[in-house]
Amino acid sequence: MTSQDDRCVSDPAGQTPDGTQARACTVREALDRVGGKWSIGILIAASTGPVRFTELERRVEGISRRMLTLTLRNLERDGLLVRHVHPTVPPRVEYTATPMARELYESLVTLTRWAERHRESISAARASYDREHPVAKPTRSV
Amino acid sequence: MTSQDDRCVSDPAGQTPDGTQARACTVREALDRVGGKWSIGILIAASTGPVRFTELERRVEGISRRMLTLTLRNLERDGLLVRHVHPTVPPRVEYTATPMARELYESLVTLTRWAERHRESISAARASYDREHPVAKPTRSV
DNA sequence: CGGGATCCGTACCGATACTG
DNA sequence: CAGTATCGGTACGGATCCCG
Repeated sequence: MTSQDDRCVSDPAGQTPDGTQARACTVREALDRVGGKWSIGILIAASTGPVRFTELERRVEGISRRMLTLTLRNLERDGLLVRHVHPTVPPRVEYTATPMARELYESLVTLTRWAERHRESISAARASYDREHPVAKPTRSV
Repeated sequence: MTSQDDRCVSDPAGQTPDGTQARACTVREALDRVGGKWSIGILIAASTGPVRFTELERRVEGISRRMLTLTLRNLERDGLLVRHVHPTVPPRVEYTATPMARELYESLVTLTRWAERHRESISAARASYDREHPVAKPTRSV
């Protein structure tokens, strides 16, 4: 199979059976597509213009080839990215964010800046929480 | 153990060993905290004011008790939510978004609206992609 | 260069049952 | 009411090897 093990966070219909919480479910959809571990980085990189596969690999840095390919394909599938293959001798593939994705890009930047601003506060909150809420290890030392 | 199986997307240090892609990594941090399946819904609900546990359960609807508790705890740990316990006979616990989380709230709404606007486009893109890219099943029919 | 396929660990998430 | 503990499924993500 091709991508049978990683079908990402695809839902069969993308609809709530009830419809009551349709809004929240939509948010989930959006974040499920974008909330992947690497989606944001790729989306941001591809929003500034056509980016090559290898370039993406360098820009995102921590990403593996596999995840890059997978995320790329999912993003393309959702119409957030366009894949352009140049029929040259060394294969040259470029990814470009669609207008739809560019709209999202603004929110992404906002999110990014928010994270940058509060990164320390979050770490601090975490540390203090962990200090006040020990794991209560039942593992008595011998 | 308490929450040993689900330590969520916590990183040991929250720092890049290199520092080169610190920005993208920060985005990941943010989305890892917020990108949970239910974080957004809870965050949104808690941003409008103090919300009780049960109320949250109803507002988010699809969430299980377990995930509600877990997400709540993680959010609280990161300093995005404040937990207030009223020492009454029937326990009354209220969660409130911190100012930091409220800043994020705006971005969340933007994301939500984006998702609502393009939900159909995404579904369409998906359908057409799947149509053009069959799974190429090697399962020959008998 | 730009992927695809496979192996495999782990994180996430849900269902259920029990508690103060 | 507001959790906590345990079981188990599955999606996610990484490493490695192979291919046009």
